[in-house]
Amino acid sequence: MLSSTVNGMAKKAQPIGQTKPRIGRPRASANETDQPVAEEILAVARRLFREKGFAGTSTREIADAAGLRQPSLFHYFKNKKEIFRAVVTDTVEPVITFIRTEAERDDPADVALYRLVRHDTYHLCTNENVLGSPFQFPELTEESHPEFWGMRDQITDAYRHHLREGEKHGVFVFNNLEIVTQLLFSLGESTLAWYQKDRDRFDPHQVADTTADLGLRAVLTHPRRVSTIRRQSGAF
Amino acid sequence: MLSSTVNGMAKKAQPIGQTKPRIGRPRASANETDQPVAEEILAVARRLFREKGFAGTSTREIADAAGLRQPSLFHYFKNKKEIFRAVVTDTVEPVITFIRTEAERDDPADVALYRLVRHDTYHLCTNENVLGSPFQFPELTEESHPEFWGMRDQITDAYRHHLREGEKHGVFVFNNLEIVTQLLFSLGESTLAWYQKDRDRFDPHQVADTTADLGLRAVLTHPRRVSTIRRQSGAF
DNA sequence: ATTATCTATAGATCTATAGATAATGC
DNA sequence: ATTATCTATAGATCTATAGATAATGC
Repeated sequence: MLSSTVNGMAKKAQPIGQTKPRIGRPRASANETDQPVAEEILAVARRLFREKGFAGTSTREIADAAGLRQPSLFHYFKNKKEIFRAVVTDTVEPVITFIRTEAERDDPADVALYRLVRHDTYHLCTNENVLGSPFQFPELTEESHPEFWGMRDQITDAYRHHLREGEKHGVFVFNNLEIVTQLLFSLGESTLAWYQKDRDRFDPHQVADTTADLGLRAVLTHPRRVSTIRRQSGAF
Repeated sequence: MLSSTVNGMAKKAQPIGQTKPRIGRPRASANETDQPVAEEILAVARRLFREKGFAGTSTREIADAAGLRQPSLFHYFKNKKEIFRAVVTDTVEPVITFIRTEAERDDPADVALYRLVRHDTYHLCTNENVLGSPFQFPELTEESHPEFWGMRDQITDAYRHHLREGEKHGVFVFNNLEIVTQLLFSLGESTLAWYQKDRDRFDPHQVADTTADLGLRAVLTHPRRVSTIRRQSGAF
């Protein structure tokens, strides 16, 4: 099992302002960050994978960006694929956590769906940890990354659940549960695609609100209820 | 300028049933198709790029799949990037053509939008020529492929135009024209992502109809009008 | 003569391993 | 002794060029 915090070792408390003595051979070009090295590697790898894809990013580029020589990566990760796996895991986990927390609120279906779309969209717009849509990565298949697709299915399940509940109580109306589940799920994810390009043109809060509004209106029996639902959903 | 039909040379009419004599050195492994070679190369390249990305597909793989030796590709295309460019161009062109044709119908905004979403979705679901979402390809940037992004902007413009017209006449209502334009455009495109995985679970006609329904409901002032609009939109 | 292919290969990567080395820790 | 790094490099690609060759066309 892969944990998202790579460095599991107990860290001694670090007196503030004091430069910690680093054991091991010093780096050739010493541009260190405070972050644990494995996390720094993941951060730069994530950015590079997002910008150039998995196959399009070389281990040398990752190492350079992290201030290491290329072979030093393999001290922290068995191979390039394991770097990718760790990056991918970090990406979905927060959404799963959100869904777990939400379950305890026991909101009515419409409010729950609004909150889910809004959170999902906002998270994708703002979180530095986001890799991108899985469809940007042909190497991210069900066979190679079952744990990722499993988590993703949990998210889909949440959408499907709220839609089904809402329909049962007559607040939602739609054609085909499966297709609508996929469409609403994709709606948030699709934001990623265009939002990245014009980060500064839009406020992420407004993008998230507008997306949730639009998603809800699309399935509500009485679309004008959307403003009430928005109010009931509370702040971010 | 790159034309989508690569082989522009005049072809002599070919008597049916007669095997045309092929000039040039015969292939090592002779698994020829009737298709012009350049088009065959594009067809297999498109499939491979979709499945494995640009950087993840080698020219050897393309050549193998087309029944040629690797260096023979460069008889038809200057380099790997030009193969990609041709594939990409073939992908958007049909949608542009559709939009041009639609302009002549002069439909009211709601019908026009319905037809656009429905066609876009159906096209993406069924057309073998589809490469995938541009966001699957980090190498497809505005700098490297301005002609592609130009065509894509024309599609966005069509969405924006219908939405603005509809709002002016009071049939549509929404928060923010720009965001909604992007969302509806992405809606059709997002279909691609999940539809590919379960091709057999869904009928593309139903996917296209359901997507157009949902998209329209999301912006209609009176969502129940959607069934009328669907009727007015005619058959596929 | 022209064309479509081939074989051979240069030169540039790219991933991962082996083993040395320069720190701290005890 | 342990750790984090380094250098050197093997071995496997991968793209594209050079130049030969096996067909048809005239």
